[in-house]
Parts: sequence; structure tokens; C-alpha cells
Amino acid sequence: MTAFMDKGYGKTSMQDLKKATGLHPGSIYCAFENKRGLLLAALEQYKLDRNAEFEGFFAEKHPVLVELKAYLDHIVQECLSYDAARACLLIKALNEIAEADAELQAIITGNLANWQKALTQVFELAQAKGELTTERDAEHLARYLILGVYGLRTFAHTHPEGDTIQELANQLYQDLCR
Amino acid sequence: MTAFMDKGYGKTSMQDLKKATGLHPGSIYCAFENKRGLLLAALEQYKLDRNAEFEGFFAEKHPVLVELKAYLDHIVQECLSYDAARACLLIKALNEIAEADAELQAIITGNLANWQKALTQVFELAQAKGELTTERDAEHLARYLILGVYGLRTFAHTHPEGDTIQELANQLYQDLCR
DNA sequence: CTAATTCTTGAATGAGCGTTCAAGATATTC
DNA sequence: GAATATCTTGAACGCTCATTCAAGAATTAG
Repeated sequence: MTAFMDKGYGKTSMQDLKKATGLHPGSIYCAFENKRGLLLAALEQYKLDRNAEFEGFFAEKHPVLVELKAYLDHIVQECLSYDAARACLLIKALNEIAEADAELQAIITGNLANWQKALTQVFELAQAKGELTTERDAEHLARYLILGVYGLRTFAHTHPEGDTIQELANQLYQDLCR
Repeated sequence: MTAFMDKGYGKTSMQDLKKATGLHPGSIYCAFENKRGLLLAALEQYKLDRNAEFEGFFAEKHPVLVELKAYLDHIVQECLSYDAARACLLIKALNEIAEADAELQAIITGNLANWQKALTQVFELAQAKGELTTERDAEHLARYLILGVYGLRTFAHTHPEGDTIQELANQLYQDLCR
């Protein structure tokens, strides 16, 4: 999973995967059928990891908006800490191969759609608790947050320095919770 | 240029480039030294095209904010019209190869920095003309707009349907010009 | 302990890639 | 119009890649 996140699918060679998995080519092909199968497995693991992380942040232990801010700040930290190239596996795979592989595209957009649904529920909860006006609907807010996260991730690739990313995230949060 | 935008650098083979340029391999190598040289030339052309387009939109024939809205709507149209995979050459190249090629990274981030500078001037002009409060500074606004455009482009890759993209762009515009 | 089965290994394979270069075509010069 | 210089061509090269598979190791069964 991390190999694909670092180098992307195309540039990760079987030699890289051999190192990353500790398996020899034959074993990889026995277990995952081919390189694409390994990517599918990596995407599955990525989904599990992200879901667990998400539930950790939105455990309803604090006001929803506080949890949301922590979540956003965590994403900022992620953008800043990663060695330049590493990115969200979903986006990296989407940009790289979705066009030529309908099944993969469906899996990726499905995962992203689930993320959006989960965020919608977060905003709905915030509205139900009166932390947020119901002026804009939760789905719209969720989409806008996702837009912002995509933007932050891309921006981070261009700008390793300063706290620009944090400032942008703060502005995004402010616009969402206005 | 369009070949690289459609398939990305890595997946564009010399055969594709032969078709796209009408030149035989030897001629390509004579004129551009190698495949990377052709990418550099494509990036240069992309810059020229984008600059011309930009100046067309911000010719000071209308209120600055009206021009800005038209510019954003144009980007929305671009996101919707492109066949799924085609993307901004700068971002595509940045995601794909910047890590492994410092010179290329410098060129790309340089171009993006120029874009940001130009947008900053647009916001400064709007503020000077009293179309916009000076509450938030122009550079901050420019960065936020860029964040939004990055987000729109990525979002468009996941969501070919509906007018989600246009709605998001409208929200972005509203948050910028609030 | 032997035989049968399953798992592990990594060299071999063929396809596709970017790149080169000598031969042929064309243009220029005197 | 011959000689020289330049441009064009595409087959050939070396390399890397994903993939395969037969031989060897390990495990299980009788």
C-alpha cells in the first residue's frame, strides 16, 4: 500500500513490491493473481485504515465541529509530513489509471462516495445538535469540504514551506462553519 | 501537449508522440533531445496558451469580479467538457514526475507561482476599485481560489454527472467575494 | 521412514519501451 | 550538373518490465 502511495502504480516495479511485501514474484502471483490484484488489495486495506481513522475522529466525544476541526488539522499535518510525492492512494490511482480501467474507477469513486456520505452525516449531526445552521444542506457542505481537502492535498505538492496549508485549512473551516 | 494531457507523461509512448507530432523518432530526438525535452516544450506551450487565455478574461472590460466569475465558470466548463482523464498539464506532470526531477519541479511550481501572482493582482485591483473589502488580503484570496480550482479539477474526475461542479464553483465564488 | 502433496523460489520469457544511427532522400552550393 | 551538406527515415539495440513455471524445499499422510 505504501509502495503504491509513494511511487504510484505504474512506477512501482515488481522488484519494489518484492521488497515491500517480502514475497517472491511467484508467491505474489499465487496470492494476488497479478500486479493489479495487489493494487486492489492495497485499496481495500486503505479503505479499512481510513474508515478506522475516521471513526476515531468522529467518536462524539466532543462537539461535532471541534472534532471536524481536529480532523482537518490532521489532514494538514498529513500534507506537511509526507515526503512530497506521497498522496492519497485513491486520488493517485484515480488520476493514474481510472480512465483505462472501469472496474477500478468504480471501486475508487465508490470509496470516495462513502467518504462523502460519512461527512454528510457528520454535518447533519452538527445541525441536529444546533452547532450549525440548516441554511446550507449537509450534503452541500460535505462536498465543499471534500473539494477543500482535494485542494489542500494538491496545494501541498507545490508548497512544502511555511504554514500556508494550515491557513488555507483554517479559512476552509471558517467558510464551512460560518 | 494534448497527448501528455490525455495520457500523462509515462503512458505516452514514442509511438503516440509520433502520431501526435507527425515526426519520426529521429526527428523528435533531433529537435527536442529526448522525450523529456518534448515535455518541456509542451509545458512552455501550455504556459503561453494559459497566459493568453488569462489575459483574455481579465482585460478590464467589465467589473473585476464579473470577469472573475466568468473565469471560474470557464474552468467549470473545462472540467465538464474534458474526457474524464484530461487534466491541467501542470498538475498532471507535478503528480507524476516532480518528485524525481528537480528541474521539472522548479519549472512547474514556477508557473503555478506566476498564476498565483497574477490572481493576486486581480484581487488587488478589485480591492482598489472598491469591489471587494480589504479585510482579507489579496494574496490570501488568490491562494484560496487556487485551492478551489485544484479541488474542482480533482472532484470533476470523480463525478461526471449533474451540476455539482458548477454549484461548488458558485459556493467558492461566494466565499471569496463575501 | 517413505511417499505424496503443497508451498516457495528465482531464473527465463517475451513484449514494449526510449533511444540511436547509418543509409537514403532532399536541398544547397559552386 | 556534380559535389557537398543537411534533413528524414525507420529498423535495430539494450534495457526494464510483468509474468510464468519447472525445480527444489517443506510439510503432511500413511
